[in-house]
Amino acid sequence: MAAVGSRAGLDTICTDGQDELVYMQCCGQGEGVGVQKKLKAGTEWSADGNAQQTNLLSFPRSSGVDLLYRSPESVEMDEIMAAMVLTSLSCSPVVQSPPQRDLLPGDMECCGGELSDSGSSGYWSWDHGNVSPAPSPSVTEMDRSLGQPTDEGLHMELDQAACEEPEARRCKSLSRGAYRCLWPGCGKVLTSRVGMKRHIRILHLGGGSEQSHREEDFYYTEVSSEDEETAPPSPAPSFSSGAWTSCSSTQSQSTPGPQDAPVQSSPLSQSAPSSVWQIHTEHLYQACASIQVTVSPGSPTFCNWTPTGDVQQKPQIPASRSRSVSVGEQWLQRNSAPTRSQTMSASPSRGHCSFRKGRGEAKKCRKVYGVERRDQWCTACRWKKACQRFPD
DNA sequence: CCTGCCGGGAG
DNA sequence: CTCCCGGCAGG
Repeated sequence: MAAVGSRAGLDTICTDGQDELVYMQCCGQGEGVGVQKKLKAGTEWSADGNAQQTNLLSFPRSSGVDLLYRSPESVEMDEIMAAMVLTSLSCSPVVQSPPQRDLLPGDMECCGGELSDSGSSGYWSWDHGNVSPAPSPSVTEMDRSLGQPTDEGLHMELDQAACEEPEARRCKSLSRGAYRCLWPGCGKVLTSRVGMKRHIRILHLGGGSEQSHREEDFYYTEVSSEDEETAPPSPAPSFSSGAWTSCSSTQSQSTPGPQDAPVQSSPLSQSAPSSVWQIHTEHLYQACASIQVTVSPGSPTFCNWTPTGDVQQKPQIPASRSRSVSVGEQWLQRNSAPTRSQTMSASPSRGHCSFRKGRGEAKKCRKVYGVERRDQWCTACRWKKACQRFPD
């Protein structure tokens, strides 16, 4: 899928700015058709008119500009961008405007989890979205073929939220901004990013070795007139979002506010930035370590078991491995513990997954395959961890 | 008993 | 990090 939206298609989008139809006609073959359908769907629902529309449209545009200007950069970046555009087009509508979702039958599985039964409890909803949707003995292959793309999409979104934003901003400022060298005592100002990079690389980093190639970013900053405020502010600090933070599906549509700029409603909170990959792939059983639902500022989308009332907003701290309150614990605290105090739940840093779930009724690998076919178990089961193939 | 899986250890 | 397993708890 990533390869579909290759350069040609995206460039077309860029040049035309907003009309995806152009792109569709350009690549009329094979995979393109599928994409075309998705894009069309995207236009349809986005045309149904709320604040989202502009956001949605502006997203591909900005990334498109990005592509245009950084022509000789890396091909894979282009492809990632393409994937992101497509992902956003195909995924977010489902999340944000449920009434329209029958328009995108294929996309249901993309964001599937939160629309399902998990709404009320929200306990393992996270799992549902990412593990194979329908437990069946044959999931071994299904997992790879069906589950994987789903994950891919999520990764993309995360990734995009993490790295695309500054990039886009930089690009934007290309048109009307400048770049100042932050090297001590330098302060040189250039108008092009490439020039600035070269300047830093050659003058300060001493030669253009490949290894220093990435470092230049640290040594310059953009100086622009109005950029900082006008640029879409929300997504950067919070990749949180309605659909996933919400345990009940109703609120995802009940927030028409302007704060919904995060077009990229990426599912997971920022507290799980890097470990997400791992969790998704094999060590799903560790998920409890990193789920920490965060709510975007001002957004009324709260889970019923909202974490201690104070909305966490660490902007960028990766905290990749840090253990926070497990969903299970929060759920427990909320539901059972009568002596739950604010202070106590406010400092759950010690929390680790001590909570032992009751036995689910789902058949686990051991039961399904039997001990003698242990090699067919999921890895978690083999390691006597919480089964990841048939989560409860 | 069996089963699921947490916690912790080995490599 | 991956892999394994003791031991606990629920059924």
